[in-house]
Amino acid sequence: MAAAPASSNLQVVGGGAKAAAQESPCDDCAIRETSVCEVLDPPQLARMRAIATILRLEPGATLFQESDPAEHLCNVVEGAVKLYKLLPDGRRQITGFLFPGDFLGVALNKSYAYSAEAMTNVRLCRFSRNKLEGLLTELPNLERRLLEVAGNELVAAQDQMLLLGRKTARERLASFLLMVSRRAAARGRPASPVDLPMSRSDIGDYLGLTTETVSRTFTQLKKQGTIGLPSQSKVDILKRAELEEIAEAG
Amino acid sequence: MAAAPASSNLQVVGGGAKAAAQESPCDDCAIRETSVCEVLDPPQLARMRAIATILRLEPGATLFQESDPAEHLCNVVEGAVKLYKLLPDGRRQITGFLFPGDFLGVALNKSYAYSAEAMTNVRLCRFSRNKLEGLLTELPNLERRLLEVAGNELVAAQDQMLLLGRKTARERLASFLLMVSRRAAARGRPASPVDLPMSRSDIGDYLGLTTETVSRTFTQLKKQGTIGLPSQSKVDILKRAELEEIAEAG
DNA sequence: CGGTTCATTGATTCGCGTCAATGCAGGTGG
DNA sequence: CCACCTGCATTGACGCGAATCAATGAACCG
Repeated sequence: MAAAPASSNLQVVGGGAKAAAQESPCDDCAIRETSVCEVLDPPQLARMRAIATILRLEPGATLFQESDPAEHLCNVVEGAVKLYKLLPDGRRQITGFLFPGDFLGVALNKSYAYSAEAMTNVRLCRFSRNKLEGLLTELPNLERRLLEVAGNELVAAQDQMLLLGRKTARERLASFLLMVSRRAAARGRPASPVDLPMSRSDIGDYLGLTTETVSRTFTQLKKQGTIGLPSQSKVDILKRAELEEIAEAG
Repeated sequence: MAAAPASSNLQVVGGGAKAAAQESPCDDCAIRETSVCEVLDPPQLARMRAIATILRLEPGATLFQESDPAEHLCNVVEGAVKLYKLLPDGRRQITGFLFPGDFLGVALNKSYAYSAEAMTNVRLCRFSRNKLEGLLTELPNLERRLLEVAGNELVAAQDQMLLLGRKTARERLASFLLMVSRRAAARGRPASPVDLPMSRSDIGDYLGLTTETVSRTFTQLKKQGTIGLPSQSKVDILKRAELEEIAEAG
């Protein structure tokens, strides 16, 4: 870990607007065109930047825990984050994975409905909820954009309910691989081979399966030639049409 | 069904503002205090009413199908509606139940992400999406309220993912009964006995289970004295604390 | 009062979970 | 540079919870 010796998991590199402007001026922000910021004109963007702080996290670092007061919202600039809920006995459901350009906390609720943890080195652009809510009133296009993002998340959540409630293990994994591939493509990265920054057990907890079942199902799809597994964290989508067929029915 | 004899499943009783004002003037609307309308002051409410149409549906009537262009949004005024998604082979996942005061279509997407069907006689207050989106710009408090509602739905969706991905049949049914009870109470109705307007198979498709499993689990909870089943569609919550314990862990 | 629809109950099956062992890659220190 | 350790992935044997298949029962309706 080059930059700063880890004193805590949550390191603020610089503080406030100045640091943000220094470290990541919006001008050459890699995710500007895909994040919520895309709807802002230059003066509006300046106002967003003024309340933003850049944050770096190491793999495994916790951003916040379920039921913590929701003080911050963020844009993921780089890296990958997982969101999850726990039952008292430790069972876990991962409710989402965030990649660069994704927005964390659209719900605008008083407290977080899930915990969030960095899966890789992560760079975030963070806003205080209060300040952002204040800005919303003055930037109606941003508010409209948040509503749009919330709508997209709702649609994704409903797809996930269908997956969790009614799909088989094969169908779940196929759907998952296609989702990751599509989202990679949306960020301008190759749709295949797909990079999986999460462990098998994370995938299981996202799909409502066990590690073992995920692993077995990977092997099965590989044996039938639908996918290739060049490494543990890479998946070649060899027959996309077949994968889509599996994802949608049997 | 006093007002109009049923000629089709989808009956518009009167058209436009006048009819709406006649049949259900917002002044004595039963759900005004709990629906999205609660944030509107009288002049704003008048503008909402001006774009509203009252609609009545019979049990089993389809409001719209998944992937239809999303032309309308509605408030449920009376009755109960189910939302669901289908897989090509007919497997179904119910993604939500709507009761009076609930808003249908917060997502504001171009097309519906699910089908919607009336479970009982239903009264709706319907808005054209275009007109409502136009109004949003002029009623920022309404837009903020929609964002809030969308946030609540996201939280509920995440809870449902935890349920579908990680809970046992017992835990699912317990969670379901508590949810219905809580929502009834929020509308000022008794928290017990709870009224279930949906069939066992609807409950199954909501919880990711079969009819048979739902039925067996009802019987089991009844045998152990946690609930009572005075009729098919009524559930007495005899030991709420016990039900809550079951819902949250084992 | 017979027919239809839905809920319940029972017998059996099966997909996935559980438990357990082995394999494999990356990191560390001798 | 290699032996070892550690954490993760894979594979196998077995069991269980819920699905499936099938029959019966209960409520509603014309």
